[in-house]
Amino acid sequence: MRQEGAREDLNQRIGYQLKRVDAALRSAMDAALRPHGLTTPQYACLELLDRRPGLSNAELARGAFVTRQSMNVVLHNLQTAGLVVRPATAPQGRALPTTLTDDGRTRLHAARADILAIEDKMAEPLSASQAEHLLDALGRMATALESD
Amino acid sequence: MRQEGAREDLNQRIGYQLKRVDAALRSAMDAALRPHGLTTPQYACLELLDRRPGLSNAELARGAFVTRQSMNVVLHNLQTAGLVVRPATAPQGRALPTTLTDDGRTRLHAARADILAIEDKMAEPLSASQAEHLLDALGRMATALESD
DNA sequence: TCCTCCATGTCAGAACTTTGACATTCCGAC
DNA sequence: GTCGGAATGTCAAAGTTCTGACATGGAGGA
Repeated sequence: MRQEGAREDLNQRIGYQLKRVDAALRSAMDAALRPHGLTTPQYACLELLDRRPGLSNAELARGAFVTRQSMNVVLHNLQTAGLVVRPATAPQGRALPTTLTDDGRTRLHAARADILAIEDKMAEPLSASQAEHLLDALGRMATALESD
Repeated sequence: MRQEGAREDLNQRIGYQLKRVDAALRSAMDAALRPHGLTTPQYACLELLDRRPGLSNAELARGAFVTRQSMNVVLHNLQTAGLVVRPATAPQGRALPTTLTDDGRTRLHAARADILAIEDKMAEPLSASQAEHLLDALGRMATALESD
């Protein structure tokens, strides 16, 4: 029978299904955010700033799982769009604390509703208990991989 | 208490944990594949061809969750490296069926061992039952999102 | 038969992301 | 006090991916 994971079938590989969900989610998010004039990395950045105002570029990069350089571009675009503000000089050290503008907060809240709808659609076939277990499993997997 | 998902905490959002795992996995895979002279999309392409020889560029693109254009670049690089071959003319229709060379198969098998080790490390904190449930949950979530 | 629709391969351009590198600033050890 | 390490912001360059567009080939219906 050779059950035991049956890894010769790609669909039985966790990495493959993970990639599949990620691709579908990313695609759905991009489509939902387009009418709001936002990209997925931009949305992630705004979401982080809403919860923790004053985050620096490097901290935002780590939180959104991109490089500092990429986040720098995102931040500049958001700044040009007037959704975030950064002081011209660092109040301390080199870090420039970023904060949301009122426009940024408004735009984020509007977009968030659509994103949460997508997450609901994604989690719809799962029971509350299953969703909880999933969240736990994902967290432990990430921790296991990050322990380098 | 306001349990119920507690979505004001990013760590309780499935999408966020998903992104976190994906980033960690992608990073680990890139690092593991580098010594083999492969990128993650190239590895995915070889893995697909090993299981289903004769796949066309468009089919490979869908299987690896990238656009046809991106897969075309991947395919050209693999072809230049002598790991895959494509006929110059389409035997039927426009599709050019791609197949692995002996070198490609050898390279893939060597790389696969390292990738499976990463998947094992990722799934290590999960029991067999948990891994099975996870696989099932991921599959259902992907299907839910793809149903557009 | 012809014609429309769909899928495929391909080209060009833009956008995004990453790698690599460097100067600046703070903090702790010596 | 001084030095070295670590973190931050930024610049330049390359690589990768995507969007948009077009021509070709095949299937099915009018």
